[in-house]
Amino acid sequence: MNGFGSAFLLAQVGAHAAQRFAERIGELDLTPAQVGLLRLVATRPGQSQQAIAAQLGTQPTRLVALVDGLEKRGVLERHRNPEDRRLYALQLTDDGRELMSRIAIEAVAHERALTAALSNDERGVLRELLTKIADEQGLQPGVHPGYAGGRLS
Amino acid sequence: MNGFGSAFLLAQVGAHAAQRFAERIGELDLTPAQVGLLRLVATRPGQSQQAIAAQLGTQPTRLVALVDGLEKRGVLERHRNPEDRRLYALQLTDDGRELMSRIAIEAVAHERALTAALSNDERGVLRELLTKIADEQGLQPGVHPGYAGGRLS
DNA sequence: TATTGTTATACTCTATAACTATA
DNA sequence: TATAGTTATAGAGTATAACAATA
Repeated sequence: MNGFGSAFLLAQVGAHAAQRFAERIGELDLTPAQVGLLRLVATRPGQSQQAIAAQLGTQPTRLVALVDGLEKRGVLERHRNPEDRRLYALQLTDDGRELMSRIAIEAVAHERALTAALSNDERGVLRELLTKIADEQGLQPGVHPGYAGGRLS
Repeated sequence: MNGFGSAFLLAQVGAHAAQRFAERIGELDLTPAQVGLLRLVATRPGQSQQAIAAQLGTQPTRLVALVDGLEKRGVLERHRNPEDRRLYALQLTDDGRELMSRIAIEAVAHERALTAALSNDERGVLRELLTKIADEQGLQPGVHPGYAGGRLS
């Protein structure tokens, strides 16, 4: 029992969760920003870099180096859009899809390790409460500021 | 209902909580790092800069500019320790204590706004679950990585 | 010689603005 | 003229190492 409210605990445990996840995917030579990008491309393939930048809440210029690295690594591809040759359509390669499955394995292990103190019922309650907060606060599912890495506006 | 686990939700909601709190204290012309420092000095006055750096999980060199700014502002004071003149003993001024009470007011308002979607009972359950996780994960009460602001190691 | 606090240097990261090509 | 993507420049922020004062 201490004097800290749930808002402080949320920030503290949330930052810890992000750090531990970053360590895990760091073993796959990935950064949180790269995982955020890969996740968006996997969920909705064919989007332009600017569309993805808007969803990540980051600047379009940041995507250039981000996509460069993942493309050089062979997990992501730029395809020119024939209808508008200014746009790229980003898509995963076969290696990219395999990488995503390895990320998913890490995410499951991370989830289990982080909530090791909770029972299955408690895990469900926690997710329910957090979902309520996220909905009321207008947070977009699947994206969080850690992916952007930017400063506070 | 989405496919994201409670670990992801924790990171997402936690980052959102930290951002909103940073916005609030930003209206008091304070950064999260400054608040973390002030909180430690208020809780245990008289500590050296290196002792505080260790608790914040940051480098001692960062504290110089941090303390400089707050001292110039008149909320914090460096007192030489007579027993060991290498050490400073950091203490709040009267203005500093007044500032802390204003921070506390913001913290309460922040808490209420962030958990507006929950009932009082649910708020208690959330705090209980988060405390369980924080204890099991070995997190120190009252300090979180947002105060350090550093990169992942 | 070891330690506290300070300063100086280099490095990383980000944001802003110009530039190329396509429309 | 407007937009997608790229590149270049400058700025903020951090870490590392060297330095002065004290033990």
